Amino acid sequence: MNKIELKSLLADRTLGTPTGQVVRLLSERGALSAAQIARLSGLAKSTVSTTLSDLRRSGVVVETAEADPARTGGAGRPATMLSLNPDAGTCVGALIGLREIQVIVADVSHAIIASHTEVMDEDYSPAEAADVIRALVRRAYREHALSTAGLLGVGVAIAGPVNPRDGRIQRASVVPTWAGTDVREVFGPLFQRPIFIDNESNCAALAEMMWGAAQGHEDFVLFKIDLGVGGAIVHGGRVLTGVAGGSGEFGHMTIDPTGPLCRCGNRGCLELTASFKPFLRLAQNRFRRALTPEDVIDMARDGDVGCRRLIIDCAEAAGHGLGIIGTIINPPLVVVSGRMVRAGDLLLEPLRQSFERHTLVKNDDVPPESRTRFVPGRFVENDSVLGAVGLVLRHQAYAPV
Amino acid sequence: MNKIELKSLLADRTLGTPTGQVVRLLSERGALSAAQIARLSGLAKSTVSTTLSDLRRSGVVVETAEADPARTGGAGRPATMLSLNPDAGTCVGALIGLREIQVIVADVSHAIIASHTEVMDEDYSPAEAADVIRALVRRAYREHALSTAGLLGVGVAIAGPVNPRDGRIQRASVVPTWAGTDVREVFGPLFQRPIFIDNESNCAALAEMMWGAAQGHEDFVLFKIDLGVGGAIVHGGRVLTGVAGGSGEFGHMTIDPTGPLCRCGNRGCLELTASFKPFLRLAQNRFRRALTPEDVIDMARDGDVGCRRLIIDCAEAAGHGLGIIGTIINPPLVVVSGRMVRAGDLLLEPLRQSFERHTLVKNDDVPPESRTRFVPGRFVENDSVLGAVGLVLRHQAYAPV
DNA sequence: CAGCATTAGTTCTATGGTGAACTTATTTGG
DNA sequence: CCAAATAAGTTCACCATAGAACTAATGCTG
Repeated sequence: MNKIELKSLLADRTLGTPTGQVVRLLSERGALSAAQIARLSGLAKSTVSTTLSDLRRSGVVVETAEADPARTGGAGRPATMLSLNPDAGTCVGALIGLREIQVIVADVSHAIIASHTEVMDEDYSPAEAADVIRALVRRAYREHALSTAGLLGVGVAIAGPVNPRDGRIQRASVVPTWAGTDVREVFGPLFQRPIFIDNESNCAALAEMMWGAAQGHEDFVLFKIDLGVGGAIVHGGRVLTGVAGGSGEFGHMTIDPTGPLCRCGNRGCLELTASFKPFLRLAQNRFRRALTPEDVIDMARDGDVGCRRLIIDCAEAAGHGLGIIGTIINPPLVVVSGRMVRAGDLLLEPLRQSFERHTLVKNDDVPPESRTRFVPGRFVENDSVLGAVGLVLRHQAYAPV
Repeated sequence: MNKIELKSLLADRTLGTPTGQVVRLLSERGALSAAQIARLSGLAKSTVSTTLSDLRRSGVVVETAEADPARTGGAGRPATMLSLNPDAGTCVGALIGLREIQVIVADVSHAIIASHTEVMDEDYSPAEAADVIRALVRRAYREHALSTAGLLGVGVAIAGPVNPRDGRIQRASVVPTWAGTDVREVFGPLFQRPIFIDNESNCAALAEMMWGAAQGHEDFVLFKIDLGVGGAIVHGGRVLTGVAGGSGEFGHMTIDPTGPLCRCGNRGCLELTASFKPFLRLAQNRFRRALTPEDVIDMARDGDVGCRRLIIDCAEAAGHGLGIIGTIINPPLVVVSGRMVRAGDLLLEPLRQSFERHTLVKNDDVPPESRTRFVPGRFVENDSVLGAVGLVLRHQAYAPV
């Protein structure tokens, strides 16, 4: 029998085979029992059994003490929980943000080993990014006494549309200096490992689906309210990319064709009213000092009517956009994320109301199971980097080096 | 060997098996050669070969004279074209429209055997619809001396959202008298055959995908400009239904939250400016006589500047809506359908321009293969009924009786 | 017109995955 | 405390599917 290697098991072509499916499930969900794997994958118990015995023999899969949270007590033989061998490999996730670069190192059993962030000057170049990422990754591996030999792959989340065909950054990108860049060319020499690239929001959706608020959901919409407004559409467990990687750009829906100019070159984009950029500007005018979104949210919590109104106005605008999404897609679930969700129900309640007012199918008109549910996202700061790790684990997205 | 029956082959559970796949491909695409089936399905040539010899022996599949349009001339052994045995069964497709009921009878090899339309009073009841459909189907079978014993299933397209869970018509439906109706209860006793139900626009998308302008495309958006504005989103070959069956309701995107009231109960819907309802009203004011959309299109063709402008205004409004869809979904293909496309480039050109102005990813910024293509739909009058037949052939959509 | 290139379709065999029947390990209840 | 109930996990025979090697039927080229 050939020795089974995790590296090749995470490769694209093995994804369809039972062995690939089992490894993928373990890498996505952490610890599982053989019975759970069979149920989740739809494979026969027997297939899972033989597959796992091979994987255990070659050391890719190990037993863990971790108990099954779904099955406490009850009759029957207790399950033996299995997970991927944490020593079998590590993944790097990187976020190329507008003003920051984040890097995390995670093992294949999901644990985050290290996490580093570096603030960047606006309009930094791909070369600068490569330097920073190299340094951050090196530091992370050194600090935790890890060997980079175990590196399975690198996932890159990027703030802007990525061409799903070739992994290049689109000219229409919101990161103008990166336009046309082939990310694999920049990072390939750094790692000599498969590199996976996707849009920041798509990665965030992947993170929420694999580990967060959308766990177990195959269909949902991620709606992110932060400095900008963005998101992603997930259908059948797959993130919609769009022909040009431009899907899910909720912030740039043309709300008012005669409205003010947006940085994207169009007029009256949703982002101009539904992000917290205008919101912060107004709050700073009112209090005559620099404020963070968190400051405004805190003041609103403490009862400041002005700050409350700003949040409500933002929710009203966002609800209009989400209402349109509801009318077009009618998703079962909307995961609301971005720093704005820290306002909690102060945001979510008026958002739901505004959505309800603007969307076609009203909640009262349909049975409860046909309603669009709203939940806050689980991750706020690091959703995209986490999703970048998810890219490696799922081996989605674009061609390896 | 068990006798192979087409009825059971079109059943859901056999869809995954090679035999099921082969039958499905033949039912969707009409005549194909064994080699084509292997290529399209991804199955091995050998598997297709053995499967087909079984199917031929049991009379489900027959040879046809029809030549392969894709392969004229060239070297190599000529293909023997196969199709489902037209005598093996018939399908009924029905459209429950706002003011009309359409019924077609088709054989499994795609040929339309009969087609009938009956104009109805507005707000007709389900019972009246059942009577009309029963009469139309009976007439069709009698006129063509067919036995209803060969009826494989009935597909119903309906003008309004259908709950994907149970096949019931939503209360939010645009057909108010039908709210809450379980279509299978109404038509089940009529036919004693599996009944499949879906929204009119979703059926239209299926028709364009199976036989029309979107053949071979797994991802596209159907945008229909008629009396109302509607459409459907297709991803990975599956039509998005939405939790409440409300997806693809492009006509009811809230364009102007303070605009005029729409029949749906919201304000400023796209339909109010982008359908040809307002358009006809203005043209009739201008010419002081009753006009059909075709009249206006003809006059525009003949050079009437007023009529041209009306078409351009409609395209402008529709382009705004499509631009939003482009920003959200970024589809590779938009199939524009509905009676409005009869205007041809008079509509499509300004529509493309308006789309380009309102959408995020501009055509000039991306390579040609990443652009959103616009094509007119192939079917105008009978897309939905055709799609209803498609429902039966694909055995999609909601639970049989 | 012979031989080669090209494409279609068939046959046979190795094998991977399934389902049924089995063993193993635990709780529950009389 | 033992048997029944329940669930996890294993073993093995069977069969559907893929792949390779084959035959068949056509056009092209010199």
